[in-house]
Amino acid sequence: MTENDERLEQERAAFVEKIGFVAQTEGLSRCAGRLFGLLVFDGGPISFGDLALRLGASRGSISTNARVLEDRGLIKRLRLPGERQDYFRLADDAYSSLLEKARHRMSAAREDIETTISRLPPEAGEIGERLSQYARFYSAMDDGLRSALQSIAATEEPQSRQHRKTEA
Amino acid sequence: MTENDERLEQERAAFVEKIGFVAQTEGLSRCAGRLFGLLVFDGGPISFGDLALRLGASRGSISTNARVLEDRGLIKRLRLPGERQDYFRLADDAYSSLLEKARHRMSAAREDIETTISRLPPEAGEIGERLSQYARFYSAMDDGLRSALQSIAATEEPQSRQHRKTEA
DNA sequence: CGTAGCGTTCAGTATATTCTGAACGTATTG
DNA sequence: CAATACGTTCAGAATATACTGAACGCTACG
Repeated sequence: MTENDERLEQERAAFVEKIGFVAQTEGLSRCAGRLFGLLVFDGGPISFGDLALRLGASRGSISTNARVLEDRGLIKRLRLPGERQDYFRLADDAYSSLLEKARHRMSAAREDIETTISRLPPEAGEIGERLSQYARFYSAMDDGLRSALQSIAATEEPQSRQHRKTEA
Repeated sequence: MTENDERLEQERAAFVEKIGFVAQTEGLSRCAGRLFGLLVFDGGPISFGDLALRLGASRGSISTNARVLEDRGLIKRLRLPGERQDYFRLADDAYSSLLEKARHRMSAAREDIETTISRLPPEAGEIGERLSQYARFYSAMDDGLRSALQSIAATEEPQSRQHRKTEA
């Protein structure tokens, strides 16, 4: 039993670090990734103070990074009536939010490129061709992520979706 | 005519900077992004020296970043018989390479998570559930990117694909 | 209404990343 | 074979990014 707990502790630590590393791919800081990783692993509400303690980070870092994750819709902040501390848990639709964010980046890039195309002088045919191909790339990414989003949304929060805005 | 050239010059500069910025999303340095942007815009072979000149970067930077882009399959290096300098052009399958790279990251993340799951002690049911959902997210991303890849590969290098390995 | 616990903010520090420029090896030219 | 032009490499400088810790404001409790 204690042996299992030790094992669990070890895997949790490894996982947290791993996600901390992967997070940099998503444009998050290492600390934000570790925070997210801990909440993926343990799920349930964890208090602000516990986060600082268990991640070995300053309260300033926790504050900043928790807000970033909150703003991106990856975690939820709970302010319980009887409790002084804030609590955090994984958002029900965390992965949908990640995908929506990624899609938005793709769309923005595509639009940027198309704006450039529209500003080209008329004789720049080849350039327009190449830029169009580049725009098509982002378009394809966007489409691909849309289907990923559908696939994930089906498995996330199977109960209902209407709480999303009113919950906070 | 000169007016158009000026316009073109201006749009090129803006585009190069924009891609330099976007590149950080793909895990590239700003300089690599600008280099890529210039080659997307102008396409045709540009010499090593011209790149340094037109991007206002040191030859050391060009060397390092061109190699990175080359290794990722985004650009091609041409060593012309009569020429002292190396030349670079956009790779025919640049966008496919980008997508393959992205897919690989997704697969790797998914496998990492599944490794963690397999190491969990038996009683950690909830944790396994949450990690599985996270793995499913990367799986969906991978699938989405696969369909994007198919879509893009159809428009890229319509002639043939068999030169890819033997060309260099 | 004072006090204590909490989250936020920001200036300063630490760290990681990127760029530069000079030294070097190589190959091509005359 | 000497000279030149080129690309690479790496130590150091410059820059960007992340983290810390203390000061602050706010709220809830006694």
